[in-house]
Amino acid sequence: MPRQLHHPDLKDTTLARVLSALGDPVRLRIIAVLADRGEHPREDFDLGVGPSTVSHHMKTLREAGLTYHRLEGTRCFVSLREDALQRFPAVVGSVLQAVEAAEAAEEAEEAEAPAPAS
Amino acid sequence: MPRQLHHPDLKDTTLARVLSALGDPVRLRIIAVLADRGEHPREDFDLGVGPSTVSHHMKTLREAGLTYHRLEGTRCFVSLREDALQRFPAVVGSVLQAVEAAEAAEEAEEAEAPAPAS
DNA sequence: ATCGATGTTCGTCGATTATCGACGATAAGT
DNA sequence: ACTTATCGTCGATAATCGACGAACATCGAT
Repeated sequence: MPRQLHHPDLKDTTLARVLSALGDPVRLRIIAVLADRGEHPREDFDLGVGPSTVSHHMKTLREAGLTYHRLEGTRCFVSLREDALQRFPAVVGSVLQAVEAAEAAEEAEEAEAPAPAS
Repeated sequence: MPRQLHHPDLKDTTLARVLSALGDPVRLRIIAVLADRGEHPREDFDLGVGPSTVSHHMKTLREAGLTYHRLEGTRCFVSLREDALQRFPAVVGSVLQAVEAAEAAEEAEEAEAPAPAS
């Protein structure tokens, strides 16, 4: 693991890139966890994909300017970049709100229709 | 040209799909024009790509549930789906706001630094 | 110095995406 | 009926993306 990870200058980010980074279910879940629980250890995300794939998604979010990755020993702690939330006012915020609403709706749906294909 | 174009039920849309559809510069421009000027004839978008490519992007937006396409004779009029704005509250709205802000900033930049490679 | 844990990078594979050119379908005007 | 205008669709191609496994780098502990 390199001793530092690259974090782009926010001036180099574009709206299209941010939205593209957010346009994936796995990355939306990462963002949702971060919004809900704040800084989070890298190994504690329960995504259904392999380690290198997680790295790929983490890099995508980081290079879009959305997350900050702090290395501490062999571990990595991820958090939302607060300055990114201000870069495109309300965009990330409204997405987070929509994610939470969607997840709540999903749970309600599962409670109604017991065990959908599981 | 088919006499009707397919518009998905909004219940079949996902947040990831919407964001993915918005995560492209060409499509963002389309959305910005629609937000600014309302229903717009298909042939009046000045995107720098070929006709079939425009079709592709239009289809992407339509299938994401973001736009409504009304056929009238040989022409096609595109507009934002108002119900989509309510599907994920504030998401599309904040994106539109960010697009306008970004375009305004671009113009200001060009005025400051005269003729950037043009 | 060696080992194990953690996480990134690289190479690869299949699927998707963006682009174009060519063709087909529909409608309006002559 | 013929012509033109407007689009959508199909086929092809190059690029990109998501996923995985293998290899590498760093840290902490033995």
